Amino acid sequence: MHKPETRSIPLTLSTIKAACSQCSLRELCLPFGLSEPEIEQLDSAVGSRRRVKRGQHLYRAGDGFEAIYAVKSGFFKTDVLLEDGRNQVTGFQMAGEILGMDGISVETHTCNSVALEDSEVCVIPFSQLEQLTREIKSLQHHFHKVMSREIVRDHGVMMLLGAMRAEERLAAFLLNLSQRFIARGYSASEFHLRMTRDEIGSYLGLKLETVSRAFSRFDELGLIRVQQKHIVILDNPGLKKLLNPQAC
Amino acid sequence: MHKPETRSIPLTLSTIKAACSQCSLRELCLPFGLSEPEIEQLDSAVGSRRRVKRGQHLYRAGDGFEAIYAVKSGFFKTDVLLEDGRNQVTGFQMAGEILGMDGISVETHTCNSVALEDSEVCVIPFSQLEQLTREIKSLQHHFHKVMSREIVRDHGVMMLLGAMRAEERLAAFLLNLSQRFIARGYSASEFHLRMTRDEIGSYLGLKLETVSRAFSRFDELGLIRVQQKHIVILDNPGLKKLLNPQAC
DNA sequence: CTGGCGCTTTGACGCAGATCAAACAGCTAC
DNA sequence: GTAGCTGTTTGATCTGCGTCAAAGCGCCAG
Repeated sequence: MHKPETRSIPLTLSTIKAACSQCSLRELCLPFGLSEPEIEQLDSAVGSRRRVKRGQHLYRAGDGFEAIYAVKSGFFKTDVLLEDGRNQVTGFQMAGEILGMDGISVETHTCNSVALEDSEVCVIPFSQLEQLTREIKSLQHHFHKVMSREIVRDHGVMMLLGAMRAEERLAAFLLNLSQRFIARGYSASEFHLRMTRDEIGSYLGLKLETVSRAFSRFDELGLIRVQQKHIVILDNPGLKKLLNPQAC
Repeated sequence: MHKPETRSIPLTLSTIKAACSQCSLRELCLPFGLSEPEIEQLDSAVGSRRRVKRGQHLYRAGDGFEAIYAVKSGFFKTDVLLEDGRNQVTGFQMAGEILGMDGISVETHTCNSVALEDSEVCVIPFSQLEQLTREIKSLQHHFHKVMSREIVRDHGVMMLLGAMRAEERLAAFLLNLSQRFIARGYSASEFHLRMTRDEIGSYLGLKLETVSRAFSRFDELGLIRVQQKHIVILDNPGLKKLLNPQAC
């Protein structure tokens, strides 16, 4: 447990109203597939917003679990720690994605969630969400899908870590980011990495030098253009070919 | 899609009755924490049992999703495949554990589930489970915990794959198996591996030879005794020390 | 009993990625 | 501006695990 590092925005009529029904992310986030009246109900469960500054924790391993969070804006990473200090980044979350589901199992968070840029989340108190999913069938089903999607995503990461080589991992990582930017209406081919080489390395089971070398190699091959955190994808099919040599 | 390889046991009064309320696994499985009347209701949702012979699939990637499964007896592995044939074992499941939650997200299974010995599962049609979890609050909450536990477990596997060395991975694997056998009333220190070195290797992101060498090394160190698939754990604290050198 | 097959063990060698090290780029504070 | 810090790049070298190969074990079929 620790004291929150950020203030909650007071629950006013306007902040409630500004929740799901007006949200540009509703096609990506929890309201997906709900009818207007159902979204209004969901709005009432979304208690408040919370701003998290770059570098601050949204929650830490060991914190009591009370709510899940929808990323409203910004960028997060989640990681787990070993006693000896080694850590493993388990994911990067962007707008519309849900954070905190690790906490449901033992009513305590088991990983850390850190903002990689100034961010804002919608706080969804879990007991209220459960109440609502008992009443709204489509919300229930969608929430189950969100949890299941997280499991499927984790399997993909296991595949990366267990069966792919360094450059394949980085190619898969870039293509995945690109896909997620497309879904949010951003450029698929040009973006700014919010995380360091070390964080990418931790996520991909590689050392930061290996990540850096792989970026440089992709640049030499003309697949991408790298300047520090600025990435331009020049040859999307080429990256896919790296991932799966026989097909394509 | 493929045609089922196993017959369902017909739904008779006795098979229904024999479901959750009489089941020796109810303290590990979905009925955990439910009252007797609630368990009776759950019984009615558990449609049937299904036997799966060693080597047969419970489901395959691409199969339509209709139900989740509780392992009644036996042992399973789940794996995901890459187009080029590489595969990644994502988990091993034993009695009382739930299989198939990967299928919820896109209504299609995304991994394969194969019996490693002659096994039996309880088939829990998912729409009926959702219906029931809308009615029974404690079942709803417990089901959410089961899904969340799977996410937490996956994070642990990422930690294994991304941040630990070969012998640490194998030590963690053995300790995890041992823990799960304890919970089922079996010996914690002596057991029979149901999976091959290759399957262990795939799960741990290692080649089968590396797994074999690590087993031999543990044997030499007096930590365990290995004879093919028969394992005796001689020095549990020693294995833990391998995992976390500074502590202990 | 015997042959064959799947799985495991062990050895010799090679390489992808880790480690160590140094220079460099970009940002913030003053 | 410039000092200092954090993060990145690149080179040289090392090593843990992979690869290749061969022998051994245990089980089943005939």
